[in-house]
Amino acid sequence: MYLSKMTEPQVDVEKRAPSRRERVREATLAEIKGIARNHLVAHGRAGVSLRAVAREMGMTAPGLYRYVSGIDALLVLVTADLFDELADAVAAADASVAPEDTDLRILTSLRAFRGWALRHPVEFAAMFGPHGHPTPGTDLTPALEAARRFGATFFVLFDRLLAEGRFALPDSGLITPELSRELQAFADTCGFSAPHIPVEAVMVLSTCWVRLYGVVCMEVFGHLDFVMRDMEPLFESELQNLLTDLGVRYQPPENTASDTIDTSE
Amino acid sequence: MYLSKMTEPQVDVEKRAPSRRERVREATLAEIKGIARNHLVAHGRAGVSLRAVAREMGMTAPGLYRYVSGIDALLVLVTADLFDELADAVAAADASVAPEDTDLRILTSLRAFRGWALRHPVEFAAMFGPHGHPTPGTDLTPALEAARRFGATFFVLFDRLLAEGRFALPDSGLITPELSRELQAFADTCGFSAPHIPVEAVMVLSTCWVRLYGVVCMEVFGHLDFVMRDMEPLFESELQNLLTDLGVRYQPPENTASDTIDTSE
DNA sequence: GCTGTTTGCTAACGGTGTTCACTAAAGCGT
DNA sequence: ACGCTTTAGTGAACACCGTTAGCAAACAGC
Repeated sequence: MYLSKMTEPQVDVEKRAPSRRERVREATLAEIKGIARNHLVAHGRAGVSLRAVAREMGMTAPGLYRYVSGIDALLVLVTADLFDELADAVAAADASVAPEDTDLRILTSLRAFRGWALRHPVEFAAMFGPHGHPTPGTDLTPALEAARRFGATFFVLFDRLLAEGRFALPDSGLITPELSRELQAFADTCGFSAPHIPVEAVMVLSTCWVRLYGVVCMEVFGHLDFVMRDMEPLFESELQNLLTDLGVRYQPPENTASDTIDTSE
Repeated sequence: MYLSKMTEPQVDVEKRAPSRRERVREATLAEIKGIARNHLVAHGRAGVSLRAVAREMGMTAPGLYRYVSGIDALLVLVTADLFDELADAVAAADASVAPEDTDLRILTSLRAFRGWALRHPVEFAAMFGPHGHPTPGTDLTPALEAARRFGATFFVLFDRLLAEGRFALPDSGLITPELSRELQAFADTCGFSAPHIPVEAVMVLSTCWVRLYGVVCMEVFGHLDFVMRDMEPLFESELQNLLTDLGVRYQPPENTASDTIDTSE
């Protein structure tokens, strides 16, 4: 295992005795985020309003300020939850196949990513779309940390792939010194750096991620809606290219219609 | 030239005598869109308000309803203008190199696309980002048509590439019948269909566009900001891969700093 | 039971999109 | 040049929104 430890939540301060008060507080905060999320999917990002959320839970808007520092902060918290949810969905799909079949695990995970995105387009947009002008004061760390946790989901698979020596590393001559520096920074920030992970591998990972991101974004944002009704063939084609470059065995999806296991909701 | 005619604006009804009244009307509409665009770049998409626009031009908000059917429609119009502007920028860059040097033209155009996107991130988000819940009644056709015009900018280059037989068409066995149908629909809608353009070529075009879209979106939306400061090396690397697949000669950018010619603004 | 903290409320300010009724002006036909 | 029609633009109003300030009730710990 090359990865530096990333999946340890209990490094925090001791959390003994949630102290009834904290418990109910946590509960209402969860309710707030839940309702906000419903409004998000129902009326879009702009349709989330503190007043509406408060109304729906029998409160008034100013009361919410005891839990959230503003509408922007609320959306950040919701986004963070979404990242966790997406990570869970991918992990669940990953866990649904034989653990030693790396090829199938990769394939399944990537399809699960797309599947979740298609089933939750508005949420996906909030997570991976442009971050409008984020009101300078807003604290983005919750979403960023959740995004990193999500990234880790793929990192461990990629790490496995790397350990199995599936793909040839690209010619290091193609990697300029500055690119190498950027890649190193990327790996460090994500906890994906380890003595035995060369920058060439990080390069491959970045490229693959960007390609996956591109095809899913294109599909979910609907920028080819007016031109192509079903983008699954194109996705599968791109997926095949991707996996081939990674030395992973591709196989067409089984279910012709909607695919990708998802236990949640 | 394989392309069906796409660049003829005068197919419309005869537009003799703009009739003073129509002229001033067009002028104020242009002013409205201009101010809205300024507010867009200054305060983000959510920062565009009819009242603010009206105020800035010495009017009241309801007056704008003589020109625009609502805030959403206004944003659609602005987006349409942006597509035209982007198309012009790319075309200008394309025209700045020797017309017969197809390789350099492609390279220059693609870099111009990224360059414009980086210089106009908010606008790019409005054009290529998620279309939030677009208020069912809104008419998107202006933006869609402008987007098609923009697409044509790249189509003619790709067409040239195809005519020169630069790249090997992918194995037609990889293209399932349904994918073929989708690709055909894509080509038809875009006016990119012609007797001598095989679906395999459309496939290549789509794939390339998705990859370009992915890397530029990733960069402009800033999803790797916290992890990678300068994404130019990654872009150039992906560009190199892309062009290699297309049989186009790659060469590193000349100016180390900001690049891509842009005569506008 | 008293005290300090937490929670939620009301009131208020300034901002928004949008509709409606209305005036004033510009254009046009004769 | 007159009158009529179309258009441009206004003001008031309604229903929302985010956010702040001040205040009352509920709660926790001593």
